Amino acid sequence: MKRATSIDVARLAGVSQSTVSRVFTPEASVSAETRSRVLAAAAELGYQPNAIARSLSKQNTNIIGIAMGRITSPFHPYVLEKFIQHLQEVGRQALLFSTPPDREVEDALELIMQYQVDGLIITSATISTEMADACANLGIPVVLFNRYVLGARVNAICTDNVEAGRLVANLLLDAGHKRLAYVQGTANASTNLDRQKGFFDRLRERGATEVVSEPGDYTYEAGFAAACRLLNRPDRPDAIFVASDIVALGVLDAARYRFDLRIPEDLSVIGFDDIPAAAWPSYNLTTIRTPVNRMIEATIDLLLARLDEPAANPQTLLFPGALVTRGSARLPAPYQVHPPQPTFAAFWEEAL
Amino acid sequence: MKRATSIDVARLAGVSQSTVSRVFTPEASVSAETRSRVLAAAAELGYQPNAIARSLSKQNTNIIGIAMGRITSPFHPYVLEKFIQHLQEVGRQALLFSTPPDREVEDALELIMQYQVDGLIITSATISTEMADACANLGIPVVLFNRYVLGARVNAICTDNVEAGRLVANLLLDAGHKRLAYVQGTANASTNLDRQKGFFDRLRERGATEVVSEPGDYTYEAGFAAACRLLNRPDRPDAIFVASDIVALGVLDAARYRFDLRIPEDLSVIGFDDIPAAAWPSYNLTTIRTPVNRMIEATIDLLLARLDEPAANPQTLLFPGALVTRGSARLPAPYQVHPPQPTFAAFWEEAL
DNA sequence: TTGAAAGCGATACCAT
DNA sequence: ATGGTATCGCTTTCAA
Repeated sequence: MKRATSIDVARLAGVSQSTVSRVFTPEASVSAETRSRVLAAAAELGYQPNAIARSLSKQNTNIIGIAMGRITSPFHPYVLEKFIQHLQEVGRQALLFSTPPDREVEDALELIMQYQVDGLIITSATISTEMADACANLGIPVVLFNRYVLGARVNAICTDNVEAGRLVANLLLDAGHKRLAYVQGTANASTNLDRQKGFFDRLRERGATEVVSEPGDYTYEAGFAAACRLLNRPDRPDAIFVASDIVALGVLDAARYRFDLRIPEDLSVIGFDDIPAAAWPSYNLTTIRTPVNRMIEATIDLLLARLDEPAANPQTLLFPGALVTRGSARLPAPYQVHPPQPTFAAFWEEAL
Repeated sequence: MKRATSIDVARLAGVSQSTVSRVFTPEASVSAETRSRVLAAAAELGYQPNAIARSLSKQNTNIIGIAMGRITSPFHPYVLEKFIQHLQEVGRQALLFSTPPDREVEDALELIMQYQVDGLIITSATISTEMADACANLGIPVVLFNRYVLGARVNAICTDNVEAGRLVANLLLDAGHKRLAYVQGTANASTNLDRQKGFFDRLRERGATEVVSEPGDYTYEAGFAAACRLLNRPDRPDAIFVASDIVALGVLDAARYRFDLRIPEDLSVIGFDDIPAAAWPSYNLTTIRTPVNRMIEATIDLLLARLDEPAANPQTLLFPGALVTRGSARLPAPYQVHPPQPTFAAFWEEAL
């Protein structure tokens, strides 16, 4: 039992195939009478226009490719869901590609192109400059999310990681911490490098010398392990800036359950992202919140704009992070008196 | 600058367009000499076969639709990532649809069909019998993940939620708990209903009368709120079975930080899923682990099998859950002596 | 092994 | 407003 085509519908309704096509084209001119006859025939046959054939003839697919590294990283699912919902709202579909950390986005790219996606969103922390340029040369609009590439002609929406790193440095120094450490995320991720750079730059500018950087990864386990190494040192740090919240949770659990440290009396911990779990009473993590929702919307807006005008100049938008004061870090007085921060994940939907 | 087509390549290589097509068809017969000439021309023009055109003429797209309700639910991202990776391995792409809880899968279905997906995976806890039947009648293979529909002719891969609920009932009664409660997930989700049914059925069979069911949702916040209501009752429960781990984390935090209860001395809590956070020392949650990886593979296998033979009889596979003993529940001695359960998320990759 | 030509199921331009 | 027809880029018979 094959699926009905516009020809079948045309035959049944006693009209031409072109007319059937018009009925299913929003702004085409068809008489009310013909339209209803065609729709009746279509309903009877269970006809649905074939999007593949339409794509071929219209030369656009309404499909947006999304290349995402590690969907399981915290807050990636949230971003993905929002992307999809927004795209669906504007009549676009999402072809999703997962790019495992070991393989580059490049492998998937060929495939993505074969499917003639109208545009591409790349959410993968590790992407090379050459890759970015290659994307730009594809002739289809590409927007990088949470990643920017200096010097490359690509559209990008990103948090101002460097500035956020500097902010944390100031905070921890102002509060009188002496032995500072940074726990890394995935080594070559730009988010990780930028946060560390801002943090260390500012520490150096203010003359701090006792700073260590501990290798990690964007996982809870890596945070736990890194904290164990760090807290075993003779010159144990009294403050740790962690590349992301999920990693910071691991750091907190290690500090509390392996080293019996009190937070924040013995150790201050600051994370990055403000994932829902950061607000849970078990963690109560002070962190840097990024305006995810605004960034997501900006990504979609920018992509849609470039869909209309592919030749427009590439644009990079940096969004500032904001401190969310909770209980995991001793901070200078002016910060501590800030209004209490929302608890739980309600803000994922609202406050951002 | 338009993209090169097979005609462009043919012209440059001095062969027919058919020949170019053959070069890009795995088992076609082309002389080595011609092939290399064509490949050279293709490379020069940056030619990539147009998958849309191929789909139209081959009458299959190699695209699998995935309809997922709430991508942000715990362990959905994990499932999604695995699906995509497996599909990519067998040369299939994933067109992803998000089905918000308020809207039914049905809305998306029409769209999915228009894109001529070869098959469909539905991971949405709420789906009606009619819907399931409608899917079956589409003529394209459909596999339900983590959901089955009694009486409908559809393929489904699911945990044996009823049996798991009965297991938990036995456990808690054997340990001598007296006042038992169930904290629900999303009200009309089959996973939720089945877990509750198994739990309550078995409790009744063994003569337990003091059982309450507290409305909830598959979120941390809902668990926190439900626990607050439950623990405020004069006949406060001494054991709670929670519809899923993420909800259970909320229950634990409420019990500890709002009611100052000791876990498991004052209250036993058992969850469901064994998400990574369940193993974190802050929660140390006793739970029911489902063999996710095996279920994912079964889903893909079943789908691929039905792709070959769409007419084969629908199949429903139930996978048993297994108890993971950690510290959040007082359990009868035989259970407590079990070997210590793996810590952290390593098992997500291995043990399943 | 290779080339010519007929689809695949729509869209869109051109007549009427 | 409607019908006829070329077209999109590929696959796949059928001949050569």
